[in-house]
Amino acid sequence: MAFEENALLFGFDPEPGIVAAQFDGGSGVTLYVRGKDGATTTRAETFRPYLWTAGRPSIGAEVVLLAGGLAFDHLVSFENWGELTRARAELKAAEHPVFSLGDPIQQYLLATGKTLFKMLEWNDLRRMQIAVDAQSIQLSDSTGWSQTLDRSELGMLTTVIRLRDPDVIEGHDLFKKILPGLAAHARNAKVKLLWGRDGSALSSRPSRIQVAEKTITYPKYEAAGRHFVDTFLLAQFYDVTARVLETYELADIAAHLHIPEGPVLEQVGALSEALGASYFVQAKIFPYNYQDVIVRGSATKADALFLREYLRQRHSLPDLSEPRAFEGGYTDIFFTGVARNVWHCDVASLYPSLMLQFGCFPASDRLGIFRGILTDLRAYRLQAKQQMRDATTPATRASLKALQSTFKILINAMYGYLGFSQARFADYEAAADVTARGRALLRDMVERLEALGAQVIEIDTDGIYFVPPAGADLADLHGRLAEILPAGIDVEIDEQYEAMFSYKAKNYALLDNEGVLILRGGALKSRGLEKFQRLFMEQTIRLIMQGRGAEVEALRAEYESKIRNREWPIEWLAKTDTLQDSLAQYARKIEGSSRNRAAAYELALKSGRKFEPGDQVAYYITGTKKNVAAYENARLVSEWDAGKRDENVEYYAAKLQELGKKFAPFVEGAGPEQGSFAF
DNA sequence: ACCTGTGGCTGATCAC
DNA sequence: GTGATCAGCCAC
Repeated sequence: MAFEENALLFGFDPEPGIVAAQFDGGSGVTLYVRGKDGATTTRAETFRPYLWTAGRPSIGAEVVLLAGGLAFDHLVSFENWGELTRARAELKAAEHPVFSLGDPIQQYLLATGKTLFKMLEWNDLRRMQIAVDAQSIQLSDSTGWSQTLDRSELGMLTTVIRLRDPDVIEGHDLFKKILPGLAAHARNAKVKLLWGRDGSALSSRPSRIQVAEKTITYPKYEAAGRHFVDTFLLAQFYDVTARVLETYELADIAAHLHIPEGPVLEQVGALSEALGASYFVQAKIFPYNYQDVIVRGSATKADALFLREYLRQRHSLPDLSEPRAFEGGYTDIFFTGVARNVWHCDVASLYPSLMLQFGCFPASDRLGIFRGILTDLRAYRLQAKQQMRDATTPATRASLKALQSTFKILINAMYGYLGFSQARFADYEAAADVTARGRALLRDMVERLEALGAQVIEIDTDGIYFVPPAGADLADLHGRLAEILPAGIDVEIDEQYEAMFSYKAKNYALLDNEGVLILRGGALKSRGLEKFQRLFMEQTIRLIMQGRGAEVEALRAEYESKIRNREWPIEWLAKTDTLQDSLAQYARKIEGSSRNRAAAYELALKSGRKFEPGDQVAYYITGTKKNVAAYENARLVSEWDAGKRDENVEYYAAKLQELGKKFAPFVEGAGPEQGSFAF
């Protein structure tokens, strides 16, 4: 594939077939390489661990002066990892500025320009799926093989893994459930899980990952020469942008991704392919093992591209910039209520376009590689999309889809990189310039649309919802709008809707021409809301949009009677919160009055069970009075006894009442008095 | 040990 | 009751 020849993106060493790289703790790296015949061979490599310092360090080691005169101008390398660790501690103690990469495999791959999986296709990977239940361990792999073992047959499990020799071991909730369960079992049975390709044991250490605003702690398991992929984690990453999953249970995720019902192992395999293929491509680009490329953030990975090229050219690195707040996108709302015949226009990749058009790049990037990376990513994405459309086999189409979506992720990461405090080439002025230009552009577009007789409803960053002037022609309107835009900035009128219910900034509903209702925004569809609230809102909004506001009161009365007669399953009344802090942190904050008590934490504490950040707690409110403190009157859904219903009907009826009030302004008379231009 | 960004809404709690 | 604050979730 021609893309892989781009050394800035894919690394400057084209060695094909590396399926894993394993560090020995000193200076040795073992590469596992897939040959043309499909066999896996190993190759031992050595490398000198390294770090950067600002100014010549006073330590006995190999030191290279770097070009360009930026702050970190010396590259210091060591015999082995132990010496690097020692030197780093010494330098820090002496307050000598030092910068180093903590992951030895990242160091090795970054310095050599190698990456995993070059010249390999997704189907060349040997993927094994594992699932465990009370009695058995079920296994399958990408060759179509499958086997079921008794849970006690851990020795056999190890033999099978060694025999099938997978590159990747996949499972749902692998890190928090499957592997800890097997490891505990193995300890009791005094059996070693020698799953490494070199015969070494499965190992684990506490780790954490960031999934949007959530931090999840989990035990990170590793086996030499192999990768673990947890589809539970993949689903959470996916849902950061998709925001469609009710739960992260296998069946739920599979249904959302249109994966056919079937045996668990098949679903795990299908899921890891659907959500993992983009990471397979990323592993060809970034200097990380496949297992690690999944859990690293995108700006961190972008940073690695810069470091790799600066290191290759033996160029010095800048200091980290002092973090600075900067303004973001322009958000506004001009109309609330129901509007009909609503169009949406969108500036195509607004921030990347502005960056390229106006040269908003890091000032510290002396080698000037930022522009090239962004330009190439864009061109490649377009190319991959075109090739995807022309593809003749499903496998080719799928791999090109993964490729183009990877390019899209990286393109979008480049703006975030500018404002990322840990980025070596962050530039807050450049980031602020990008958003300022974006805000000005959107203001100009609003002005033009209004001048053309359109009614603007709401805007957010790069898109505008509006009612076109009567009898407007789409192509004509597009032309009149596009003519005010600078070169290199393209606008699309990409969506048309039957109706829009505009509620608040970033909160609205759309009714498309097939009658499908789309809800956007935390106020209308947050997972922080009980299911009955979400359902009531959806039905209410649908009625309002259909001009049947008069029926809302009957709906409310029906809901109230269902609450008072205790007719719903408890899940409809329950809330599910994700724990952000550890229980110890929570207790400390309560102690120091730096946060309020919250039901989910109180229940987690009372349960006596182990809870980690990222774990979810489902609970409902008990009692008889309308006004109760939730944290004192909450009970876990898992303790629910359907025979002795104790949910607080007054509390839930009051919530419903409040919800009704929220929509009252849009219901009265079911008329359009809110919307002077609701046709 | 880990980390792209800003803008916006809501519910729960708590001090007043 | 009211407003301030925090936490959580969502849009882009």
